[in-house]
Amino acid sequence: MTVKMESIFKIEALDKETGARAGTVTTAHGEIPTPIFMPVGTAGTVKGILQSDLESDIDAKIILGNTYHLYLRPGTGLIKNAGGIHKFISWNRPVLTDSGGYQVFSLAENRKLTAEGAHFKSHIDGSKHIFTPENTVDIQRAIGSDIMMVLDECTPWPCDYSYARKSLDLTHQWLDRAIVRYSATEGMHGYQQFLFPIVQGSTFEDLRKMSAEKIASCNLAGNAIGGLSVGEPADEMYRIVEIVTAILPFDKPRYLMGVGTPANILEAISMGIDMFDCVMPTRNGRNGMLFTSEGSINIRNKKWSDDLSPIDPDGPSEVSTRYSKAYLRHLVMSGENLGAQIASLHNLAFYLKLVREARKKIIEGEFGKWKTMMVKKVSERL
RNA sequence: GUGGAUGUAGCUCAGUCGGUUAGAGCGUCGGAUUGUGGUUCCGAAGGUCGUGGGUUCGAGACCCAUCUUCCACC
Repeated sequence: MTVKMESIFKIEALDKETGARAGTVTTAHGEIPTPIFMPVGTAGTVKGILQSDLESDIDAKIILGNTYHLYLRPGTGLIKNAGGIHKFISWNRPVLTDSGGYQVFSLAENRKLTAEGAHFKSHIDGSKHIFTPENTVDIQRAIGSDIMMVLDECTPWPCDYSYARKSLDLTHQWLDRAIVRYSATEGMHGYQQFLFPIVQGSTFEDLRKMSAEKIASCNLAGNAIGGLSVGEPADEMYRIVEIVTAILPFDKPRYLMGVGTPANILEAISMGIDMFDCVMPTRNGRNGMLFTSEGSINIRNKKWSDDLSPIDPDGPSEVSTRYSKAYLRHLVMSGENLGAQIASLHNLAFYLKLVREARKKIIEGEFGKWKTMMVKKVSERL
């Protein structure tokens, strides 16, 4: 299945020693400079963060929403009636929605896959539902995300070859059906939406190549790599990313789903990945893990109890220099909501600053050296 | 003074008819977390069972004494 698709991506700079690129993705709700990190806002909220802070302090250029969660609660109808997700949550910048493919994987006990789609039970009330390639496009049309994802199966790791092969066939069949529905419909809130397909194939080189070629042939506006960062060693992930990026179209944005640590992101940028999302800055932040310019810290450790120095002197966020480690530790240890909020704000700002700097270094032609230095720094454990 | 109650981990408390290496929650300490079912999960440290005797094969538990704290009554 191939569609005619105008380009939404412009490459502005290439790093000579690596495959890193700096570009711009254009959507109805604004331009996204790449490489970019997209904060995860599963249920129409980046947990603990005001939209105003996402805009001004963190300067997030695009956030994620999740079809699975939004469909179950508050329900597709309400979001449609509100005029789409942007109006509903008061966020005027781009939104990408995941299709629910990952939930099909993470809610494995409650699901059954058939050729038709993914049958699952709601984690909220146990009610039965089915996601199909078609209805997940319809739901995302109603939600009004700028970038929609196709329904896929994210295989677990480890995964035996025969299962991965079978799963990949299903994912590819679903892809064709999603494109048919996508081509037959249009944005219902007065602007254009784009659909990204997803490369699968577990950690098998031939399956990944096959999948990447299939995805490339679809000629959609951008392409994603899924099924990674599910427990495999980082080297395995990098190996697969290199295999896949060699095949995916050069002139379209590449989105590595669910990745990752700051070091993962820097390495993947050097392999030509443009877009990332991950729960790590928010989830780990809520649990007291801070990413700083000097390395990561567990703010709950006693050694920070009397440390009145700033959370991160490098100050990616306003909160990073305003509040001390000792105060943040006190808040986190006390279970205060503000602790989770400050940690999430800081971590997200750290991630966004990291990709902004990466972009700057790519444009300045100094990415390679900088990346090596930064990977070392951010991998430190303080 | 008399009577009653109480004493077990840092805190609040379980601990059956006397029976294996005395437990829990909270707290403390450490770890995990990768397209969010996460205020989550995992692990560790921490005890002379107030003290001293006694009974018993065996006592946190039963008996005696003593101390602590609390209550009631003189």
